[in-house]
Amino acid sequence: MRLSQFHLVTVKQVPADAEIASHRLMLRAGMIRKLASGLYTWSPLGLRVLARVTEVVREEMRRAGAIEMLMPAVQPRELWDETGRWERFGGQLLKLRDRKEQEFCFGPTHEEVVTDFARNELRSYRQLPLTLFQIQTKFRDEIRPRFGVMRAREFLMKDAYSFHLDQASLDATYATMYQAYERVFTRLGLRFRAVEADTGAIGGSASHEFHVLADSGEDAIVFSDGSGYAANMELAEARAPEGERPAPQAELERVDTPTQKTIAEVSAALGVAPDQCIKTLLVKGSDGPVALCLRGDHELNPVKAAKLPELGGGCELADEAAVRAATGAAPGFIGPVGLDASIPVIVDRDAACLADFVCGANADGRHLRGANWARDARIDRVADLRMVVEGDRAPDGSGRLQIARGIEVGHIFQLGDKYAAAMGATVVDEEGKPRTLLMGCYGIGVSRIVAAAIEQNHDDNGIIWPQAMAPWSVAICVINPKKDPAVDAHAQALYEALAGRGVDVLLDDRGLRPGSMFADIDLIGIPHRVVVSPRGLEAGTLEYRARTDAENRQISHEQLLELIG
RNA sequence: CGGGGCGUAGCGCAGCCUGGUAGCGCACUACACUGGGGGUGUAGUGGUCGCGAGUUCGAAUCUCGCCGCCCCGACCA
Repeated sequence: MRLSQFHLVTVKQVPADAEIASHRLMLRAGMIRKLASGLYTWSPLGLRVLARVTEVVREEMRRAGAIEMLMPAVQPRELWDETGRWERFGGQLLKLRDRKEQEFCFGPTHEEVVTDFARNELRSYRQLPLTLFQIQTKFRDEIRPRFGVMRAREFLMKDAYSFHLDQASLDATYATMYQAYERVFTRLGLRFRAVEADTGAIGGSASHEFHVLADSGEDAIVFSDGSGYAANMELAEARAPEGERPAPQAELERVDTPTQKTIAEVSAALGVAPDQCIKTLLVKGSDGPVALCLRGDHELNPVKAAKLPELGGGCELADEAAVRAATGAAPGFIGPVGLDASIPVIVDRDAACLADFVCGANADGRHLRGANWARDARIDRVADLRMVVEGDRAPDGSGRLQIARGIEVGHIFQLGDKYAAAMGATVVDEEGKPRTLLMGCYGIGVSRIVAAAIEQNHDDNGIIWPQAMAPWSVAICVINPKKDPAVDAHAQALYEALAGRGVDVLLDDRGLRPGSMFADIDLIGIPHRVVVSPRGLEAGTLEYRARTDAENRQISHEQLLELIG
């Protein structure tokens, strides 16, 4: 490509609200332009990069045996009513009406449509297993779009769905897709980590998320330094504490804490470490309030709590009035001692190991010290309720847990029969009996990958594309071509030679001053740069610099071909 | 949705408090000089100051309403 024939518009200044590196650099490089909140135009340059990613994804899907198709972005309400998700999906579902007032949504995902396709197309187990995928624009009406295309409302996604007769087949395809995902992110040159994930709203059994590691990532991921154990924050577990709870030593004592409501305030006022305090949270249960007790230095994991039978699938804190009605005290002064028998007391595993602890007294301005389980307070259930913290023992006992930041770029699920059962998708088995399909689904945030790659690969001068994502492999910069026809001719010849060998080469023939030209080429992250100039022409060498290099090198034509081959 | 903030040229901003008919930098156009890390000069183009009402002789500026956008908290590829 001759850059003078392309449309490249770079800018020095970007809106002040572009906060993270990838958003700023994508705007500066002119890859994207915002149309409205969460909606972005991909410029010719941006699209070239996006196309690189889609090609890698497509190739690896094919290698994994998946077959490409394309479903409508706009989907009828009736399908979503069949699975109950028209209501349950929530505000992220963009609902539309046509001229006949019929209701549709703009697809945020395609389980309903693909399951409908499957129940119409698939008759016999002999058609299984089958994996279908598409690469398509999705829309999710995010509460707060931010960081450019990292969290846009409209985004490009690869979604794949597999269909099976039995669990063994689903397991096999799931494993194949897991490997395909590893190949995709490896080929794209990203540092990533696969973690076990909660199955969340979509439901199902097994699930893994793939995270690109970056400090600006919105997700916390947890992994063991002693084994392959890795999970996202919602799911991560620490090894259960071992050993017996110490016997009570202290007398139960009421103390005044007139204004101290938080663990930090209470522990400072009483001179007691936070890990010797009990934090009590009152949440809404299916039959009235439920008390959850954690060690003061730990945080509640609402996803774990929501799985408690007492909570009925959700985890919502009781409001202040409900807390007062149930305990007689304001939030900040409540505790497990002397709670009404109707309130289940569910205690985190670590909190259950404490003796002689501090907790709220269920009276405003009062706490208790020297409190003990069994002697003073009842435990109805011990459960894992907390977020892990760095340094916790890994659940497999292999080592200590570490926490890193990640950007979720892929997510795979075993859906089981959730959708197939709801929508009546069956095939006949070997005995001619109808069997409900089992399904898996597998998503990759294609447009998000572009942003994530920049988060991981940039410097003060701009983007540093991994080879597989670069819009061009090599840029030829021509110094002052109008002054010296020989330089111009040499650059043209080099361009033809490289292009003829199938190298994706960009010739910067815009005639800019060198400074502006180099700044642009660095900004848009081309991996290799060759400068053609009067100097080099005289010396008979080419001036080469990789985007990651600090210095130029004088090399021969043959050496160049080797470097960029 | 709750809390905070911002809408003035394509982008980044000043002007608003104290009302008098809009300015700076970048970008863009033309010409000249210049030519190895975002050059210099000269001359230009470009704005219903988010929208609508109100107050006033007069509103970017004051008042009210609406809209949009952004930041901080609960969801997800």
